[in-house]
Amino acid sequence: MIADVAFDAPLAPFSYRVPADLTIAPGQRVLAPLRGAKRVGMVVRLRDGDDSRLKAILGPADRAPVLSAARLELAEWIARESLSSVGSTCAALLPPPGGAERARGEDGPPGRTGVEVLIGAGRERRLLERVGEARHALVIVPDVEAAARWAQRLARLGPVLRLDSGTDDDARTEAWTRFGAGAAGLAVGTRSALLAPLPPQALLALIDEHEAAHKPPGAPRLHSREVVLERARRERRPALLTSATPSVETWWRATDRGGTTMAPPAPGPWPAVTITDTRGILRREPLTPPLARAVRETLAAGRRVLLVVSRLGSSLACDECGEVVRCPECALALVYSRTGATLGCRLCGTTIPLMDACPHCHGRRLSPFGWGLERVEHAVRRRFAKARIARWDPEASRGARGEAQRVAAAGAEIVIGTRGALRLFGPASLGLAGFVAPDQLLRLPDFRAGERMFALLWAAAERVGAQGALVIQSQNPTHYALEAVARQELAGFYRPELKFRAELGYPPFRRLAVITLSGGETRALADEVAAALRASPRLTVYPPVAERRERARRIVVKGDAELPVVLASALEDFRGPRPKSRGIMDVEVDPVEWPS
DNA sequence: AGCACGCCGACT
DNA sequence: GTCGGCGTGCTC
Repeated sequence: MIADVAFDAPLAPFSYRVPADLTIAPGQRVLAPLRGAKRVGMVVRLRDGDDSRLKAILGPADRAPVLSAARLELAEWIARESLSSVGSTCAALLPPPGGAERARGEDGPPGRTGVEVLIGAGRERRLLERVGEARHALVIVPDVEAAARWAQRLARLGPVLRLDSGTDDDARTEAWTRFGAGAAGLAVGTRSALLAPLPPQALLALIDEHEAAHKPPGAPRLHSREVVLERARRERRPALLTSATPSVETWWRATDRGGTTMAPPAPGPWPAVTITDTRGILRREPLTPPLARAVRETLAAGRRVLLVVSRLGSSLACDECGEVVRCPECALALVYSRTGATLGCRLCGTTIPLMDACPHCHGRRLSPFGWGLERVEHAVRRRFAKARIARWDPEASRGARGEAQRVAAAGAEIVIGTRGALRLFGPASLGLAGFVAPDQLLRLPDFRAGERMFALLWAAAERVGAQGALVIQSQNPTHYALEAVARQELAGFYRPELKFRAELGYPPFRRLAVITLSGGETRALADEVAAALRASPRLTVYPPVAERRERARRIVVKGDAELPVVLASALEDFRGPRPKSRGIMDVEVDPVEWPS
């Protein structure tokens, strides 16, 4: 008997002899010799054949298969869809080896199926009701913090197991096994719980489906949403997605296509939203008079203020008309290179010389000017000298310094922070959320820039609630994302956004992939890869663009719904065993953050 | 000559 | 992904 075993490596499975006294099954992890070492691998297939020249499997790594046949197939689908190996997919999505009892009664009888998107006020309460009715559910959350929060909320409905890495390895492995054995009806976890065994009647839930955290770096490089939807489809289970601001892809599926339903949003409490026009006036003062007044009034009322500062883009905007200088073909913000005095498109690679007048209004005040945290903090301290002011920048300071920041922020009247600072404030605890220059987000060279800005503003409005105010300073005061937030009207964002995506061929209408070549003869390799891709009539291939000062090259590809399969066949000669001296190739399908 | 480092390629 | 092999090049 031969077993094909997949290891945590970008390799196809290897074949081993199964000793006569060893009983193993596909979906079970085993220990096998690899380059002299004892390594854990996943048995993907058992077959007959001449095994006399193969090395023998050393023994089981789990007492029983961790994956049923159906879930092993799902893992293989994930690997195909993300162009990664089954081995690294399994390694990323399974608990540490050592446990696994035989799961009972999973992958059960066909049930009612369908995807439902829950939006609007009370969406999480409605989800909990549905979970309570089903009494069996796996709830997938974007991060460990959310896992802890949801474990508490779900505990009111029944015993909950945590399948995320917020608990230690042994506990996680045990929880996985116990959930499969039916010890509890409810489980919560991050994407590492996506392949957990499920009772037949369990529903699948995905919290905050629009979050980029559902697709963190590293294998299997697939958004949890896609795995949840595929699993629900295969196992004929209901899937529930929650989101304040669904991804444009999900909105489209729910409104323009069958199979996904979405009830109209229940409008909840909403703050007074003020949009102030900053064109031409924000050169040395980060707060416009309306925002400064709102800060003063909020402090006088004894309530707290959050000033949100957005990441600086490296693009130019016109200080007179507010327009961002964009690629005429791709509509991405062009990236400004000071050294070359050029503007470049991160998608099609076009480079144009820096112009001296705005292409829209011919104004002469094009600049990369923006507000960063430090500059805003400095100006606000000067202006509100008596207020207790704290800066919140979780990305810049983790660990002990982060804790000190958290304490300072908790006691502050004015918190100046990045978007993550919203989490510091409980519901209705915020009197004012002021956005200094949210359209700096529009200057990011990413077709999702508008979606990001919209999600951020909407989340802030929900957090502030009816008892507070939202002031948005903008150079694009009539942008549809801002108007949609001001009117609390989701469709006001998605309608024009979908039109834009359709016109320029962005998701959900086309799929994108980014192929990065690094090391070795990068330039020649990139040209070869691009040529191979161009041979496929189903792909739109953009010219290779230099990255990291010529140390890497990037090729962007657009394709249809079958992009992973088409890419895999076009890149056949470059994947698998190949001299590494030629450079290494990395493929990212459906990127959520544009590589910068 | 002796060794440190980095790159390459194989791994069943 | 990970490790050992071995080449280049630096130092004693």
